[in-house]
Amino acid sequence: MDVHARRIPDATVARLPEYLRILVELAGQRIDTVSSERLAELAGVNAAKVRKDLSYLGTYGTRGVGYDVDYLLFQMRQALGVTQDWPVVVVGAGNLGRALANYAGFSDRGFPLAAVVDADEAKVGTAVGDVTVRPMSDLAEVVKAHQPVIGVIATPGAVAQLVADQLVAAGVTAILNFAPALVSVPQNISLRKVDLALELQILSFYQSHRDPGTTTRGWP
Amino acid sequence: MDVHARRIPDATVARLPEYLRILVELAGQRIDTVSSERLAELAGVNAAKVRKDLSYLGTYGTRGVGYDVDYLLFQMRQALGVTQDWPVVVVGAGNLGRALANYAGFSDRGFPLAAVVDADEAKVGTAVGDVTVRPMSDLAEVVKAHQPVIGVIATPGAVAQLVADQLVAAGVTAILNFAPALVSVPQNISLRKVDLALELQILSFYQSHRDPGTTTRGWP
DNA sequence: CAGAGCTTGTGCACAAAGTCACAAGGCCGG
DNA sequence: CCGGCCTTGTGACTTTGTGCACAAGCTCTG
Repeated sequence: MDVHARRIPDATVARLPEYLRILVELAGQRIDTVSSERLAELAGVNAAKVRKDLSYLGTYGTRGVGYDVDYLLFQMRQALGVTQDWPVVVVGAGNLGRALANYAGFSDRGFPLAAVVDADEAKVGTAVGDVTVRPMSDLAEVVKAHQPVIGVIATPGAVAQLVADQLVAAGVTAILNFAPALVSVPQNISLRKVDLALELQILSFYQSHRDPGTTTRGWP
Repeated sequence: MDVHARRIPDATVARLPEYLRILVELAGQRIDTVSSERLAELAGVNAAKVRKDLSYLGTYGTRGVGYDVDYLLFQMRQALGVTQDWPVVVVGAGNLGRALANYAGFSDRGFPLAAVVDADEAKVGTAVGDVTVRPMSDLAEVVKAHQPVIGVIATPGAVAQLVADQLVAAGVTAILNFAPALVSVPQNISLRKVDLALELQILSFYQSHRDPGTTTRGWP
């Protein structure tokens, strides 16, 4: 396989996990071949886009036939780097942190929970699903034991930057931030942000601007 | 300026809530004026982009001075349609659903919890934070009582489409889907998707591809 | 009241992403 | 084993988003 793969566009990267999810589903249904058209339908995108996206991974399709589900699945996992599990450390044992820790969707898809840590002494020692909340001081140790680890920030926004710094110091190189705050990290650390209220506000925007005549908002 | 406001680009819409969050913070600190430069720094983007984004809302800045925080805050809320609260109905009282229902970040930012419903008889009647889980059959009633409502899908992927259909039938016009599945809704319904595992996979990709020399992952 | 000093608002050029349309090429039936 | 049928892979083009650079315009000082 050509190792020097073209750089994959960000927009494509963001879609790959979706394709992966669909391929897993198809494989589970014992479907062994899929066309870009079908894949596009399942992913809710354009067929040409699917083909272009997949072509960044290499030439894995067969003209006139489609893509071999198992083979594509393998290549996709390879590309995404999810051939092995990535343990996750959740920082913050509040409502969100506990939910994320319990959320089966993580471990099911290759992201087992390594630990939950919290700065609040009162929370340390309490149970969260299968694990017990550990003190922040255990962070470095946990990270070392499971490297490579993904850090998940589930704290109030005010301490998000502090937590991020501690994660980086502990050796975490990928961080998913759920706190509503901007955090900055060194260049070589991967960082993504998910802000739940922000998503609702985006919905609110489109709802308020959708076809002013039919809005349910402000009924007489 | 022109009342029939130009259509606001999607990329800009996605950034507005972030500006809103920052403006709220600034207002809380009794800061009454902010420059595009400062705002850009706080939002982690380019200053020119901030000015262009804000200019879509109208001409609210003062050259040589900057933007009046309170006034911009008001206009921003207006633009986003968050001048009033948007009640939220969470469907699914599993781990994720319960967490979202308890998550203070929603109600704090104008999205109070109207109800939690679940199809599982065993969960109906149990407490989730301040509310009690209600049966799916109450959905239409809840929606009618709080219109307009945002529906949040926090169920397994397998039933996401079914739930979406029920939400639409009950009169919900905006849906936030946390289930790992594609759901389709009529044109006039706003829909957004958040897939937590998907975010981790994106991180995994960038981690696997970041500067091969420094990867902690064991790549040959 | 003029001029210096900022900061906005925007035209323009460029980059990224998305779409279309079609040639290339594998598969199968006759 | 050849010709028709399919579906991929991709070049060309369109649309959307980004960033620079600078004129416009407000404020304050002398």
